[in-house]
Amino acid sequence: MSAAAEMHPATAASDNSYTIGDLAREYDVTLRALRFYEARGMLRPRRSGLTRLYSESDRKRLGLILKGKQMGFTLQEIRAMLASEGNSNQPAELKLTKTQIDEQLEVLVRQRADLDTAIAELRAKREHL
Amino acid sequence: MSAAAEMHPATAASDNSYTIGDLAREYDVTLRALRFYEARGMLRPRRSGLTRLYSESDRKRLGLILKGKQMGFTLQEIRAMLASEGNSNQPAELKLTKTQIDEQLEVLVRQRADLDTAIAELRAKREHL
DNA sequence: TTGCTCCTCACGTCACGTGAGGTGGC
DNA sequence: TTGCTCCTCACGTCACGTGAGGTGGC
Repeated sequence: MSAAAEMHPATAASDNSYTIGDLAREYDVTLRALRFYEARGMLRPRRSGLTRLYSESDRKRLGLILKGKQMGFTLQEIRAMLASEGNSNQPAELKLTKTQIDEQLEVLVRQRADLDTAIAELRAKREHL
Repeated sequence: MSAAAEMHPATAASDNSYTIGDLAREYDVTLRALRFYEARGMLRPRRSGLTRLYSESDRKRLGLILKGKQMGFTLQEIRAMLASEGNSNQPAELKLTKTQIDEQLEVLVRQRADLDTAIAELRAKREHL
């Protein structure tokens, strides 16, 4: 790598790598969360000294992690879904079994029913005023 | 109180008081949860020695606590709603302001939208198999 | 020198879960 | 004596939040 390719880590958005702040802004998560996912073994950005540098594939992994969270899976489960992918390659999708999908659907549908009940109750209380 | 009024704490379901196990079964919560609510100052059962004895009013308070939880309020918030009631009397309802109701409704409606998205996504993944 | 972004501990939060070890009355 | 229900610590869990104290390059 030539001297001309050198980058300033904290402002490295010009090549195909991202700072922790870049990803935090793009996905609206905290720096703490990103470091936490790394401590949980879900992300492995390379380092420039102490500063983390995320590749495009790291960025996509983060997208998958957040998708998994949105579907209500725990970080442990998401970690497994990422690992059971091609292995050591960049996964393009979360790998979940039919059973996982169906069980999670049951959980979420139940939660929605509970939410509906709660919303109805609160609306009734609002009328009651 | 006469000797004939003596009760066996662990099986005291015969008068108007309940053991912790009675309430746990009725409301499907753990003993740990009931003790936790007490530690947080939300319930104050009297004692027969070390054993807790819950009155009818304690039982109703518990019902309100669980209603509050179901509507998504934190224990701190619920505690305040119970306290802002008649004060030192048994509350019949959770006392929430219009603002509290409206803000909580916004939170819950948002959560339901997120759940709907997640459910749709999981169903799409199920088709995709 | 000031500002901004980054870093590593490390304790705190929320609502309990989960043993460990012990008591009291049929 | 065995079973059941109750008790009090006290550490663990989940997904981070929140300082404290410090570094590095415009």
